[in-house]
Amino acid sequence: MLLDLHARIKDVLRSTIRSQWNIEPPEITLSQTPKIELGELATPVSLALAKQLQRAPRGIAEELIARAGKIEGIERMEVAGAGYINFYVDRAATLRGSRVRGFATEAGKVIVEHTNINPNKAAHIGHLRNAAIGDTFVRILQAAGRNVEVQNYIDNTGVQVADVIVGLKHVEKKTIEDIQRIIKDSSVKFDYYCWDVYARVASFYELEDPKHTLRAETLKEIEEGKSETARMAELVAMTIARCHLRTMARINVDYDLLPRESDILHLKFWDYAFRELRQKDAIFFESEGKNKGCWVMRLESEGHDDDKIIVRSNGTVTYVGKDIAYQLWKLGLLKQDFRYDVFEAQQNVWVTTSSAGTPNHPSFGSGDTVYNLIDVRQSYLQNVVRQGLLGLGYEEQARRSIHFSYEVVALTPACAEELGIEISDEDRKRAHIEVSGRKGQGVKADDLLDTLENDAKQEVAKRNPELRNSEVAEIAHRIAVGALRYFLLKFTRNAIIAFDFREALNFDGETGPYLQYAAVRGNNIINKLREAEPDFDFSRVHQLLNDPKLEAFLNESNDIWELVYLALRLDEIANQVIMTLEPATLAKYAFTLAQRFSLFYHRYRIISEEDPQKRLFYVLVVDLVRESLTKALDLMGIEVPRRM
RNA sequence: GCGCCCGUAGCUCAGCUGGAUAGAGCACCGGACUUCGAAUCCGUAGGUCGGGGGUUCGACUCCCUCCGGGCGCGCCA
Repeated sequence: MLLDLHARIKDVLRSTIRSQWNIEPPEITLSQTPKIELGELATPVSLALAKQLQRAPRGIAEELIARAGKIEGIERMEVAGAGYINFYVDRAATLRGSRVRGFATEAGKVIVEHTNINPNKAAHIGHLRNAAIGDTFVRILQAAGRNVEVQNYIDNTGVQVADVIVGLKHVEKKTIEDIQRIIKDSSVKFDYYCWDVYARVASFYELEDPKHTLRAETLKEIEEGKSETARMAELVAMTIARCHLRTMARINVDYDLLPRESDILHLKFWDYAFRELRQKDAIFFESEGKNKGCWVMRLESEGHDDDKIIVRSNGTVTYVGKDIAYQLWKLGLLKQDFRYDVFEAQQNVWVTTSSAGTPNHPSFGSGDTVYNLIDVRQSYLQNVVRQGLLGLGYEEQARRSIHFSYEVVALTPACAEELGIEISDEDRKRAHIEVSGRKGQGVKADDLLDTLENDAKQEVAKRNPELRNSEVAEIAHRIAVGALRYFLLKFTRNAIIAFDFREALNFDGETGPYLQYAAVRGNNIINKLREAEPDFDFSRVHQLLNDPKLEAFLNESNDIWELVYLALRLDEIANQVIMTLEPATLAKYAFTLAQRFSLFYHRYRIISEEDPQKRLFYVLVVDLVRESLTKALDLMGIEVPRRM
């Protein structure tokens, strides 16, 4: 593995620097060379040492090379430029070594919490970004051998659910029986129906209930459970949660557990957290001032203006309070557990419950590291939760409870207008505008997926007139998912995505289908070869790995080696994603790999190559690259179609 | 007011913990299908990295400051 090679190089350099000059070595960085002709890896460490040693960097580099001796996997080292040390790897050995897979598995359970959509209306593109990033991160952690648990928190007792219930009861005048009928009606998408109801509630409040007393009453009823309103909320929230899971399943996202806020309330998780917070003086009771009667948390800054209310004067707990209790449970610091039931047997999804539950359930919670995928607008609240953990004295756990933040998906002004949203002249000049889900604005996830699938179907049918409809649909589905997931992943986390249909529906250039196309081509070559020569012995391709000729082939051309070397870097890139929490790195890597492969594809004839040994070598290259590309796509939740 | 983020080619974005000549895609223009499939490939053009200071052998990257833009700061989540 390349990561092992990196570690070896750093070790040797460190010990050489120590023994040679008797100093503590600086942080050693390895970077890619600008051109493969200059070797594969480089370090500017001599430049860093130059000042300390009062010597010219090139001289230091020469001395380091002379004293370092032989490094396993490195063929030679050279001084270059201002004083870089360039490493030329032993190409054949590196390739052979890469066949031995497996990370040094880090012990400890990782919990990734993502998606977390309020269960009161259909999912939109912003939710898709959250799920795509979260699920990709999960896949990478799993590939790295980590024990991962995926949680999708269901805020079924929050204000947003209360609002849609107000809409159903007081605007639409629906009873629980009416709602049951609507849910059963297969011509109605229930999450879409609620999307519209929710949009109507805003104006209802404005006209009929400006003080939101109905909201407060409804919220209280929902929190207490038992009542007809509570049962209606339960029905609505869980039905919509089911819709969300179905939407996410379309883009290959799934979960292990759905923790529900109602269970945090009913099982009294908060009571324990509250006791702890009071005992350790992490929160204070306010007996005067604007926060009179509340329990508040004092944040870093001096005055009381920044105090955050945790328990309201009427005794109810804010979201932050409930989240602190939930975080404690996730970190295994709460002396209580949920009860559990199977939610979807087929996909093996579990849900928390306050009733008896199922005795033989897997063990949930108690993560050593917890990642919370929440958009950047909630940084302030996440920080309050963190302060809560610190206030309880859990410094180490606070460090391992990580806010994995990302920017939102906005719309381009043009896109907003296409959707019929009225925008001002000022907005029209902006790069992007955030639209209000409360007003029913935005792009629904299922609508976008439907559009993508239809577009893809047309393209597939056009190119493959002989395919049956069911096959066209299957391929189009994979292409749609590829286009969507790649589109959501290629932007770095803190870039705001200005959504635009033209760009999102594009299948050319830096897109998911481009990557899929490259993989399909690789597969086609192998398939064609099987077809043309049924008795072609593929074991000979892998035997080539141990053939002395391999070295000659790899050294013969830098362009092929560059492609092979890039394919070998997947593990290194995956590791980088884990360290930096930046899945876009993987997306960019996969794109570059596909690009290089396409170039190779055009430059070399594989099946018609006349030299039989060279042909074997080319087949080996194709096999290596398609394996790496397919794996990279899989880590992004993208499947390779049979053909395109 | 305080805090966080952003400003790189016409547009949308990369640029790893400071390192070698700042890179892609789209759009534009010009080429390549009788070949393993052109959802592809090749080429041309396009940048005072928002401005100004500073640190450094070296700054798109770090610090300060200014300008422009976004977001957050609720007894909502």
